[in-house]
Amino acid sequence: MATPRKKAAPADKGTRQRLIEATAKVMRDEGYAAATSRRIATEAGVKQALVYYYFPSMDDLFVEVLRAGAEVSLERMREALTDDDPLMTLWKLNSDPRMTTLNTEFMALANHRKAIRAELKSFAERVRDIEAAAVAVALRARGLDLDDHPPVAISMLIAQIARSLCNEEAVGVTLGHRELREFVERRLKLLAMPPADA
Amino acid sequence: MATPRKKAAPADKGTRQRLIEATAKVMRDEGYAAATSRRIATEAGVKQALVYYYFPSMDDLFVEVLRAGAEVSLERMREALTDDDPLMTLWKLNSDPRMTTLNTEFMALANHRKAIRAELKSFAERVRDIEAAAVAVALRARGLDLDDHPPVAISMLIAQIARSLCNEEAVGVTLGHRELREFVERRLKLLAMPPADA
DNA sequence: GTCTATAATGCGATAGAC
DNA sequence: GTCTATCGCATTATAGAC
Repeated sequence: MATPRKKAAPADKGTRQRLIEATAKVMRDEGYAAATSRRIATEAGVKQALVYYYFPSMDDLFVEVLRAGAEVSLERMREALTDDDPLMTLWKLNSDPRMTTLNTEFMALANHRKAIRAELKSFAERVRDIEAAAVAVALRARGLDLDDHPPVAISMLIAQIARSLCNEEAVGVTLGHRELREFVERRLKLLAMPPADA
Repeated sequence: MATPRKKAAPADKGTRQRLIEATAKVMRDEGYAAATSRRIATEAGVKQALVYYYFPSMDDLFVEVLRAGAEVSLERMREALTDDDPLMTLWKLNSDPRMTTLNTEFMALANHRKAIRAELKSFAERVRDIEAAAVAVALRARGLDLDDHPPVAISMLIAQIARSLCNEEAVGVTLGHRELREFVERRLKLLAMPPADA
């Protein structure tokens, strides 16, 4: 009685949405090269030709997958970074391994496909703006000189290190991870305290 | 008169070596999905079936490409990190964009292929050991407490940030790069100076 | 909106001649 | 060591029925 939809096929979601999610799943599990129209259609429980009813080409589908993931990430960032310890939140958010593998696939794709490169760039820059703004607030609150500590640099430092650790973990590399995590977290805790120097 | 080889086909290199280089080129230019036996054979100036004379399967070929690149990188590291400013050298070496795209391809591949994951892990850990050792020497020379500054953490910090910047640049993202580069380089210069705190 | 069927191409891998 | 030829299957994309 809650959803005024038509008749709810496999999970009440529209076919288009299911195709996007199926693509993300296949890319995550087997890589972008395995994300073929047939493989995706099977995953979504429809026939191959239907993919081309919803998306003009496979590349268009990939872009939609990226866009959908980006919106979710951006929303998660926006609400999390307004809390009382934005630096630690930034670190934790970027340490979330859920989007790691998919991100790597899109980085690889972006190196070779113009449409995906453009979409990824736009996404990355929107994220960076949000993160840098939150870091600026945090640094100012601690009385730090923003010329010595450019917020965008600090936010990149935190976010990129967190992501690097996730990327490595995803392929089984963990040497030095404990040391680096502890080092960063020690620094972040120092920064969260009253004033001082840093 | 210098090379006691047979007769020098397209560039005097052995066919096997040419296949490895052709594979690297195709992966760099068009991504791992484009690195098919036919595409590679054409690039190397031989016929498709010959690829299977030298390599049992495409995956074996990919592993050899990774291995070859790894040896070159390792050698470059070993000789560079013995100089007088290892921290800055580490930063500069990892800022070299030459291997960036290929690295991204192998990261993506490693997420889905066991043989490549194992090879990449072994390579990453050998690099890390070399880099951490060099950083340990540098930090000790500056009189820093290695418990507060674990060499492996510092070396990862420097190397991973440099690589992140390259990865982003490769897809056209440059927002905040200048600020972060300057921030890191300022820090590295401070560390290269006499004693002090940090 | 979803299907069947198909065109045109490309793939990994093998067999076997030279 | 390099080739030609081929098997069996997957691919993107389109045409057209329902």
